[in-house]
Amino acid sequence: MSKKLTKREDDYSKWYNELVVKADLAENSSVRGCMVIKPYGYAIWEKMQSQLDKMFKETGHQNAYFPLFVPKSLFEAEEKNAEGFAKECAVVTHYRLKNDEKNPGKLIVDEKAKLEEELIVRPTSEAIIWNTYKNWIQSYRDLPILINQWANVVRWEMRTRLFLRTAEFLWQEGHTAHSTKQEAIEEAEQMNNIYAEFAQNFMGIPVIKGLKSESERFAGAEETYCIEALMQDGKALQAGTSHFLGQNFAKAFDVKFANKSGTLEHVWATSWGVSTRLIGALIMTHSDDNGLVLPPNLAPIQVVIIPIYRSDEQFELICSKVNPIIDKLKAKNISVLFDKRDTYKPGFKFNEHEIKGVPIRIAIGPNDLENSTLEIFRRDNMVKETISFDEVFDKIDFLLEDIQSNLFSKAKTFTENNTRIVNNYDEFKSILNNEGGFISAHWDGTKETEDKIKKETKATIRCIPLNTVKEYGKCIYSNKPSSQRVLFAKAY
RNA sequence: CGGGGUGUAGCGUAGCCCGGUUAUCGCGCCGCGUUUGGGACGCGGAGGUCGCAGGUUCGAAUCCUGCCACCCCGACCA
Repeated sequence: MSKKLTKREDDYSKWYNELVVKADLAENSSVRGCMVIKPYGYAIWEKMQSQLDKMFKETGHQNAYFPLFVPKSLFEAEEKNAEGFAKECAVVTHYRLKNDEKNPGKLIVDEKAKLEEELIVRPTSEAIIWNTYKNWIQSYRDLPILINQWANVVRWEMRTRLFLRTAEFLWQEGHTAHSTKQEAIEEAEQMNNIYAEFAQNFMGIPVIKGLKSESERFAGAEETYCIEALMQDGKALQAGTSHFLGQNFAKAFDVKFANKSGTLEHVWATSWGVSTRLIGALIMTHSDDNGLVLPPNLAPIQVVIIPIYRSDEQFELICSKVNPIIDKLKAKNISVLFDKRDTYKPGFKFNEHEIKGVPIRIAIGPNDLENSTLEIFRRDNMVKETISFDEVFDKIDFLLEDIQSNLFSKAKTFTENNTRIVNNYDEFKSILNNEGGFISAHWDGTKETEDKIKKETKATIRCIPLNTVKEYGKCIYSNKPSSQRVLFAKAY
């Protein structure tokens, strides 16, 4: 990995600060790694939500909401799932505080208010949802159930990392129930495809669709589909997952339906989710030395207009020119901010909106008033030009599309240039240490080999890519036969 | 939980080794004036339990002990 790339990793935190800050909790609190999402960051999340929501609904899903608390007995029902999450759970044991008589003004836990059964703060909702589905499903006529929920979850990670691995995070989780295995598998694949489409078309983040190896698979899943993206520092980031859960949860929660011939069968399940981590991916994919770079489709502000003036008369004149533009842009559903704060100078505003990644900036001042022109600037490549007034709408339409596709193709080229085909272990190690990125290599398919490579190099199998040609070869580590190349990388 | 490091104003820091006036500087903040086509400038001002507790000392940000928090590296993980 080059020095420049390593350095960029530190820079991310600088760009994060526009969107999110580390939660400032009480000093002695052992809660770590929670984040406060600032309004600007949340606005991006809302844009993501509305687009994903639309895509979910177009494929027949509905939203619902399930409890934050999962009774321990429900949580432990699906053994693999419980085991996978057991070590990172927040647990509620009491429901009341009382005044501390020895310490006036302080509160202590009232030991009399101990819960009969502990409640787990959901790290994921399979358990509570399948416990509910049990009562909703009797007949094949009740299927499929296609439900999504927008929620927060808590995973008490030993080490957190702003945006990528916070203790609490926002996400959506879809949970579906089907009458056949085939239908469930198709659902899991469909949702992974939706995630890929969303990441690429809306976030401008190129992703590789694939399957997780057994050891990276979701706890309780039969198969985990995923999208993997490559960040600018050469590390991979899991951007979304979709799981085929088989009948594991149906069996654990005894969810059966009567099929057309009256026989009882366990239902088939999927679950799928993406989280606020995607905003981290957005930042680490597009940001440059000047700050955030947001794709127009997700930018809370797509166009910012900055007036430059010396007198009130000039300002009035600019307003009269600019207001019709704003009205027309709004009518076209383009979000525009007329930054008329008189407490900051234009230069300051230029920089501020660059750091925030606003895709298009328009500046208009005395010179422009004389010539019927304005200056238009695109954030992705920092190019500005002066255009005549009547060109502005065509230009904005063009730029919004061009910036969106340019960001994607830039990131795509980067991913391609940093995906290397490797045929021996020495080269594998050298590329990992020097260049980073994805490494496409043969693997014998065993957990042992995967573990050893991970231990020796810190690289993991990010995914077994779908849609690639089968190619026979020899495992770079064990020399045993392999039927397909898989993608390795160091990951977040 | 193991290994390393840090804690001084909202943020970033100097001072600590070698104890000694009123704790340094920059950013930011407030006021006034001049400015406004790339992060303005001048003058004035506000803001500090030096992480916490104890100890040594005439005297502690500085030395000692304990504790706490945070950061980095491992195990864990979307």
